[in-house]
Amino acid sequence: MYAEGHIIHALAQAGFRITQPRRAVIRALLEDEGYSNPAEVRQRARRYCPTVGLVTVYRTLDLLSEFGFARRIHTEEGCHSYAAANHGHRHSLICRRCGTAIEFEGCDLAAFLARLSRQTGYVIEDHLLELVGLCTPCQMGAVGGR
Amino acid sequence: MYAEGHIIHALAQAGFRITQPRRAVIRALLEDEGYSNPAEVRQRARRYCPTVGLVTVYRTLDLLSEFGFARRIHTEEGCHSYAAANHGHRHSLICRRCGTAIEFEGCDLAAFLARLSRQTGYVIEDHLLELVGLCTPCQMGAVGGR
DNA sequence: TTGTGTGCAAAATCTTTGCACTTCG
DNA sequence: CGAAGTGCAAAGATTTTGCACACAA
Repeated sequence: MYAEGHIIHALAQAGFRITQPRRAVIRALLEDEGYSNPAEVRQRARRYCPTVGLVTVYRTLDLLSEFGFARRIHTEEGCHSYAAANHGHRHSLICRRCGTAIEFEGCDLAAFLARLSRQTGYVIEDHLLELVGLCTPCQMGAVGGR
Repeated sequence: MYAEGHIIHALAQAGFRITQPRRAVIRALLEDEGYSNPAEVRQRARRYCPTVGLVTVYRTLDLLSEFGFARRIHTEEGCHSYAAANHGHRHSLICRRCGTAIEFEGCDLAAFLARLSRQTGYVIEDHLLELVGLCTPCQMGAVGGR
């Protein structure tokens, strides 16, 4: 997971201002174990910047996505949930019960993609891989969830 | 790809009525080489049933998804595009230029998923895999696209 | 000081719901 | 004939935009 300082620094380097609302959204995202939609991010962000508006949350999440600090999570419910991103990896393993979203590395697809490319003639440039299951606590029958 | 007759039969078996609007949506979906959002599906469906409403398209696409005859495509633009589904496989290879969406089989993830499951403790129940690239014609520089 | 960033309110989309009418079986 | 299905219009929900003001740098 990227540290808050690292993110702040990267944004500043690129000429973006480090404002209270942006800080608040970044913190809200980093402290989130799972994934959240903009409204949920805003609610958490308000602990750090009580006046932050939804619009700013949308804009900031967009910005963070462009930098690779946030990743969009695609669920049955929609395409506008976000989770904090790890260094360069974009694959998520999501618990369908509690919503915890972890990332994993090395998706092992290279050989498969090469073969598929040969078979189809497509040049494969990108992939979206999301796994859904149950995390250990939820397998034990913990109560709650999304 | 499922044939129109097969889909009709399956719906009828399950007690759903075979109406003109439903037929029209099914045809629109089947003749679609790529993927389409509800508005686009409706436009094509109107060739077969000029009065079909957007609402019915939404409802029918939902229904077809439940039966596995349509699959939802997750794009940057949204989560409500659909493509016709092949027998049981849910993985898409999408051309980012012309939008052609083909399905592929055997996603080869079993070994990888087993290892990941061992490492993380998650029971992995489902996965979403979408590949994006360029199809052969579009590599040649064909004009157009989404 | 200056122009990027913000929040509000409004607009634009997109999706779902309520309801009387239609139509399949 | 009767219930499932439809289309319209309206409601809801979500996301984007316009604009005057605030505040990092």
